[in-house]
Amino acid sequence: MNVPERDGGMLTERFLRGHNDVALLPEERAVLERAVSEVKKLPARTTLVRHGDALHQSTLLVDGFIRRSIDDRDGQRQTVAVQVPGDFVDLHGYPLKKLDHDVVTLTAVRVAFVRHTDLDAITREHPTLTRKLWYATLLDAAMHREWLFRLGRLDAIERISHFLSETNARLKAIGLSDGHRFRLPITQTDLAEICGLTTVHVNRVLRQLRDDGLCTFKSSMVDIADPDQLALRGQFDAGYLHLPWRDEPEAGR
Amino acid sequence: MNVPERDGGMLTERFLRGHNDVALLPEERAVLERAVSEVKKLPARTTLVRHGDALHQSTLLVDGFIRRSIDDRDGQRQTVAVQVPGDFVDLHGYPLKKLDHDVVTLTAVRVAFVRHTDLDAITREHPTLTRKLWYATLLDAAMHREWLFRLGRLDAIERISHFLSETNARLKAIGLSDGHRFRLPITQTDLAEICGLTTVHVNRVLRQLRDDGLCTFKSSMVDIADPDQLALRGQFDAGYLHLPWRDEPEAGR
DNA sequence: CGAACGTTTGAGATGACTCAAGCGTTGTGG
DNA sequence: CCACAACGCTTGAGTCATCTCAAACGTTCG
Repeated sequence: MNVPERDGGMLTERFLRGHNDVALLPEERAVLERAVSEVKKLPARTTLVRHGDALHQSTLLVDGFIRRSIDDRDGQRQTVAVQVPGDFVDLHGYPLKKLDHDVVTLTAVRVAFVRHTDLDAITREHPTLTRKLWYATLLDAAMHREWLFRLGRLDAIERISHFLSETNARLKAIGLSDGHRFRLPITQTDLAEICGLTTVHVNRVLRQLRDDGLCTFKSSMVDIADPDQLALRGQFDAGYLHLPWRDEPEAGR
Repeated sequence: MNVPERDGGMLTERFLRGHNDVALLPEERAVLERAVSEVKKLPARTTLVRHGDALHQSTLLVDGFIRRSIDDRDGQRQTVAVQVPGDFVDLHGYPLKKLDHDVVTLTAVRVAFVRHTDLDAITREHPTLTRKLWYATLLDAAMHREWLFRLGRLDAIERISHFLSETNARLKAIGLSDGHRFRLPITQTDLAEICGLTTVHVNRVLRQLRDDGLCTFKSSMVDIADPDQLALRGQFDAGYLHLPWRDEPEAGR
């Protein structure tokens, strides 16, 4: 195994950060760091994995944003997940051996690869670390379910409010949002593909959110005036993210 | 551990059936069977798990249908998964320790419970079986993603065609569909909650499917005249189910 | 400076929704 | 065994959220 370039800081630093009940032990983190076989920088809009490809490694996102998406036969696209730094992007591909969707960078990224053979060794030798990796994939699944709720039951303004609230919470957990403002370098078309809307309608909804004083989305920055208000608008309840704050279920949903 | 009643056949018989690459070895199946602490029959419309509950066991569905769903603050409901016999309904709750959704029987069911402490033992002592359990939860996640595509990008008639095609494929794998006809004892309201539509509209779409000669849904029986045609209508491609037939990715999506 | 890309706005079309009512089926208790 | 209540299915009429098509404008980058 070659020694990957590592410019400062640990690669896995943000992996499961904020998830206190499954925080990695120092030795587990060391095991994972050692399992990284390669580190790469890639430009925006690069396809990492195409659906159906046979996979032999999994990708940890160190910096930048990645989307996972499904295209229909007419080229319409539905994004099924947005990955932020610290996410193990295609760990699903380890037990499944192939993906049902594409993995594409939204921005320039830094990624770390872990070979499946090294994951095999981890599952043999480190049952608790294995359960934490499993947990990470199930967090993804929990987000999928919340997205299903979003697409199935919320209208356009609620969907966007919900997505921005979720992204704010996730980025806050890894130190990339102060709770009100964060960088999100994606286009309105990306937002449309996430929320199951057209670009035109996303544009109108963003104007309404601006007019209502709820939040602004301009030059890749999201500004949320009142996060609680926005969350209310989007029926967002952070429980499913399993983050430390506001984690007790309440009366409502 | 008490000896659970087992009226004929193995409880785990249908678990991962049809998933040849991860078929359970006889000894793994025995381990899983022995891990069952209790078997229960429950009537239709029984809530097994409420969102936020602390979980100490997971549920294997032996017979019947179960839904997993999220309710919004006005009581609107989005079903995020339908479980069929052989599914490990809330295995997600094992690493996560609580669920973000409700688990409710759609029909009368027979379920088998496995305590989390016994799953702990399995993860310690049986790494390959553990990976297969992990795999089972990731199949769920793959279905979640396909459902996201369905809700985000398909219109009403396509959504229902897609759902019925998916259900046909899943039931065929466990011997509950002959490829054209199967029992699906749910209401049009259930279908609406699955497809993100209203009951009224589901009714109209079902009539159109009938008029178009694609399929009928009457007295809990689904009859698909031409499965390929229906799949085409719903942009359904079984790849994401990881079943043995029609598993090669093709030119389209 | 021009091309490519992303954002914004308008006008008109439409798929799905809401509200409302009638009908069919099933199960239950008098 | 009939009557009625509860539930699910069906249909109609009118409304509305979102889409489609089209065009103009702003920004970035080579």
